[in-house]
Amino acid sequence: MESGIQERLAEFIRRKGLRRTGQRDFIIKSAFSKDEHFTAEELFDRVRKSSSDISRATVYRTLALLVEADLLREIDLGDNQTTYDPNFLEKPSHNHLVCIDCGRVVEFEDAHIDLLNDCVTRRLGFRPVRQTLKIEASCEQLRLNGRCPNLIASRLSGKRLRRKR
Amino acid sequence: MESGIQERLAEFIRRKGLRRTGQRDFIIKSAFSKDEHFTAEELFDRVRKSSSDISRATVYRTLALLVEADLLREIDLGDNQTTYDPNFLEKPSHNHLVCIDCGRVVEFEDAHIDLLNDCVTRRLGFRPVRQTLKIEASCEQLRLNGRCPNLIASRLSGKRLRRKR
DNA sequence: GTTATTGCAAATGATTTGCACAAGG
DNA sequence: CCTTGTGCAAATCATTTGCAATAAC
Repeated sequence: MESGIQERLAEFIRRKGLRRTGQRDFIIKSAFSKDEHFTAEELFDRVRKSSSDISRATVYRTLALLVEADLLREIDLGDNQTTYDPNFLEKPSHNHLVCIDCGRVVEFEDAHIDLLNDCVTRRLGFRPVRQTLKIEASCEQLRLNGRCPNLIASRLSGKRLRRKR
Repeated sequence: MESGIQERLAEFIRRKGLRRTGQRDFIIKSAFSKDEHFTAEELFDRVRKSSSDISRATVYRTLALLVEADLLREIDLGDNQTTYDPNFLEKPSHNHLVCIDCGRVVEFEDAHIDLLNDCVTRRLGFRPVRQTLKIEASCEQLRLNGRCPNLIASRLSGKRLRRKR
């Protein structure tokens, strides 16, 4: 886990008159233990597996807190649950490409995109705050070679692809 | 309502071996009667007000059909319900700017954005299919003048701003 | 000691679904 | 006819919430 997080949250908690608890620390540690996206339920499972008896409600409530503190960001991957992205601290303005064949999610940054969108925003008479770009695309590999390593991998691993329910 | 829609849906229905019904016609007419975004429930209300006894389930099912036929597009405005956008036929690749002050949604097109995103997609080894850009921004008017006509309007009209529940 | 936090289970709210009946082709 | 579509009410499913018990500070 990146070092600054507990501190940043501590600061946020102090500022809002909240309290630091064991549950919150544990959930935060779990949330930032990998750079993978996760849903609330997935995080709840992860927390549970680490032999902890933290409740589902507390996981949801802590996630809301982290989002408010801007340590975690909600993203929409097109299934019907909120996905959380722990990588905005490292890459404050990255975007997502979702492969419609294999479901793989690729994160990327691009200064040109940011700049262009900012310009457009100002031209429309607004002050830019945040932008969310999701690109849906299909595998060149699958199209050209008839197979996509990631598609196969996701089949083997049994990982569900993020599709509509 | 734009003229091509019933035809395009008819074609879709034929191709999939489905049936044309009075309910579907009526729902489609309602959906495309304005260029405003709407939720399933809002459309259901609209349909109901036109003195029709079409059921909620049929509205949901027809919406799914229209999305599949690519006549309607689902967008995510950050509240917890799916919003439908009827304007993609006219502007096949427009984007959305949402004002975080007043909730106003502005649609805009920009060829540069499209092109740049396509380039990035290819550079990442994918073939572009669709892109969704949502810009969150704040009112210059509110910041400079201390008031935003739209914010006031939305208060007066009692329209709920699209915020998290 | 106060006040915020937690766990539990029940509530919510949008969306979906099973089923019996109705209607398109 | 044969199959797809509809209405209804019940079911889902992620997420939220009321409340009594606990734990920060």
